[in-house]
Amino acid sequence: MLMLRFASSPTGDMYINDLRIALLNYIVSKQKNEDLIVRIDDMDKENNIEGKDQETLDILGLFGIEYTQVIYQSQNIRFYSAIALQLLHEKKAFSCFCSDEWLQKKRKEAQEANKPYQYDDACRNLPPELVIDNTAPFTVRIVRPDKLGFSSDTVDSFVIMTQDKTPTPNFACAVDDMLNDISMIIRNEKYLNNTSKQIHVRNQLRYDKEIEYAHLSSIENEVSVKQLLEEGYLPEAISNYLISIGTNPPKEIFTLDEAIQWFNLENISKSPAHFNMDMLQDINKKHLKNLDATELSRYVGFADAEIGELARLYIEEVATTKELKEKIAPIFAQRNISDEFTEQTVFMAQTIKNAPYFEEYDEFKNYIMKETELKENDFSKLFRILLTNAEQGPDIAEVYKYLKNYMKEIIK
RNA sequence: GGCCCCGUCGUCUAGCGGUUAGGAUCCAUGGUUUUCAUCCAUGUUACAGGAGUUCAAUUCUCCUCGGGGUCACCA
Repeated sequence: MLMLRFASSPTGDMYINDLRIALLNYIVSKQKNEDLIVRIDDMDKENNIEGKDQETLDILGLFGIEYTQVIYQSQNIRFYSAIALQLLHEKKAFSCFCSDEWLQKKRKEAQEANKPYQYDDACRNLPPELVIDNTAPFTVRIVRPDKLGFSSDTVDSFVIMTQDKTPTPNFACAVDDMLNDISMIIRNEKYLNNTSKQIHVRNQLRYDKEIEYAHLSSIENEVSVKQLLEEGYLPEAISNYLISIGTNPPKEIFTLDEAIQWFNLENISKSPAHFNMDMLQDINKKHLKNLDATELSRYVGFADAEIGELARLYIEEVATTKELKEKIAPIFAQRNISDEFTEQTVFMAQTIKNAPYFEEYDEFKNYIMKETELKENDFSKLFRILLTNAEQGPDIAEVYKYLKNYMKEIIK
């Protein structure tokens, strides 16, 4: 069974670049009708953060990204060791005793000479007796490609097993992609240079199945997914925005399922994009409008379709669920009316309390205006303050429609 | 510095030899609205620069400039 994979290291929050990669992998997996697996690159024990793996999986779930299994690299160590050993046996890898200081010096020299650094193969042909007698810590390096072979310019004899005998990320990744029968890899452009190294590893293992690669340029000024979620952006809006970047969608607002219908990885722009909050806000607002009333009400802390309809009126003024919540909350909160209006509002509140129930706003308005002897403009202004606890807002007649049943409880 | 990717409004993009260079978003103005907002209308803003090929270049080629990535026992 061929499949696609999304790799994530549990060393920090998930950023929108990662999410975009996950989304596109998911879309392509659906289009190709292949499975998507999630791989947790947790070999770097120093930097792993407890719980980040689960956080990543939760986010994928929240965004509707389905996967068939989760693989932890830390549970595959025996494969990496066995394969490294095999390469050693076949003389396709060698032990390297070069000290860290010495390598760093070499690297620095290369940098100062404005040359790309490559390992000089100092340990490649050590006599066996020197190897066996050497008690110094060593790494395992794979033998570089032949001079005539492909990418011999860019691929040196790089480390595949570190001194503490854990695989390097490049090596582990190459092995995993082979073992999992990965057909296509969609990843960030920053891994582009690793590709030839990973292919080299597989070549040395006589794995000649070709894996298709697609590298995406990064989004600049990126933010964490968690942060966007906390600010009140809808998952469907975030994915809508991320899928739009670098492409020309047939319509502005769409769902993940719709994107699967038309998305074409080949049309995606290769130039780096800038994260644009304005655009996300606009998309979020439009998705907010598509929510049904009960869902909407949940986002503002209720579970009531009528409150949902009320909230819908306020979407015009906000971009996120957080802002929406901030608009709705005062309506049900303690009134705090400025002195300038106190006297009039107290009287109006009194009048409303004693008024009969009116289905229609106009009838209600006429009744109260008559009782209080207020002009229309003054009435509207005062009633708005009284009912919504704000001086500005949506059409008060519309607000009345959804609040008339709660009105006498709200206005105390 | 070597290598790789890229260059159209501020941003995301359409364009694939002849266009008044289009759309979206943002911004500005006007209209609707008892208010803010919405909505509608209108408007400002772009082919990085220079050579070449061609009757004709945003489009093809080269150079320059600019942006991004990479050059670890990191991910």
